[in-house]
Amino acid sequence: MATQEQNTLLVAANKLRSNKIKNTPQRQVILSYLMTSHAHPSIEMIFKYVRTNGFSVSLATVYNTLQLFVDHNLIIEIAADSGGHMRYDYFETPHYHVICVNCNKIVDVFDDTYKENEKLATKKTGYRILNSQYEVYGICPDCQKKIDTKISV
Amino acid sequence: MATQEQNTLLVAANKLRSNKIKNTPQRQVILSYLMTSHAHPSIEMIFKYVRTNGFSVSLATVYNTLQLFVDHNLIIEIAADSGGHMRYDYFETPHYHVICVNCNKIVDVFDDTYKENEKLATKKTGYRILNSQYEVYGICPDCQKKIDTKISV
DNA sequence: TTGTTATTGAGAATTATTATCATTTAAATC
DNA sequence: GATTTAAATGATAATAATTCTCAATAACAA
Repeated sequence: MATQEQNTLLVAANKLRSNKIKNTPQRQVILSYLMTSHAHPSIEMIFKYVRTNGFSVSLATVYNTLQLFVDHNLIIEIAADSGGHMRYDYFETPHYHVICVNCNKIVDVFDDTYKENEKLATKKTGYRILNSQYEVYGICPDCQKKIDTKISV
Repeated sequence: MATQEQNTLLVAANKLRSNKIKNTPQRQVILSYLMTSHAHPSIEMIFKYVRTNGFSVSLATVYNTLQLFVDHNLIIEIAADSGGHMRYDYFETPHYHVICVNCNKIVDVFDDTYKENEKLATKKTGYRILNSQYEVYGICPDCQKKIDTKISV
């Protein structure tokens, strides 16, 4: 019987095939990680994940692979902290991100009404719209507690 | 009689004062540039602008100043290309950006309906919302022409 | 003014990203 | 299954971007 992990790898492999992307172990494991993780990982996190899960990979391959997936609209980049470090997220169901400016935790909100603005954007700019992204910045519940405690002391 | 340029510098100086930010020539000229330019400049462009307009500045100061302005919500960062290079924009009137994935040109759309999603974000996540940003990706009219021409030949 | 404190800037140090290219591998074809 | 071919991988070099350091300078409150 197949484990959960093996199943996810198969699903990722199918995804690659249906997008006509050559199927390598590195690509499979990176995609499956992005499909199942809710961590919105950074390049560094992805690199470490692949290595600690028994696959060989180089940093160059992680960069190349992520770029490839972005170009195929399989994943999106999120500008999470102000240093311009990118985080990555599998993007099938439209959703947006709420990002903590203190600890950089990212949570998903599965609501696609923000996408409706695309029509107006087309009309106003003449751009041929490909996709759009909405990001909300704030302070997560955990950090709110910490900050409030600090102030009251 | 004051020139337009001098006026903008004064407006920027007032903005700094009202935000309790110490008023230095570098900060004044960087803020005034962002207030009047529609170029959504990069770090590099800002650095060059300041130097070619008769002010001394170092790259370190540009980085520090932009970070300071972002922290004070005077300006926002825009992730324009997939390399994670940031562009900057004065942000007083809510608006969003439509970005060409081919040439990275950015245009503003002054419509704030996307901001309405913030309420739902609060309810769904418990985050204390500070601001939000909407970005639309597509192909600008100029690049559409170029691409269509290329295909038809 | 003067004193205090924050800012600036040149360059060093660090970190992130891209490029190179020999080796390996996927998968189409026989 | 073996062969072929084009593409992917990965170690490392090269480059670019960002942050750090700290002495000199400047802002501005008193």
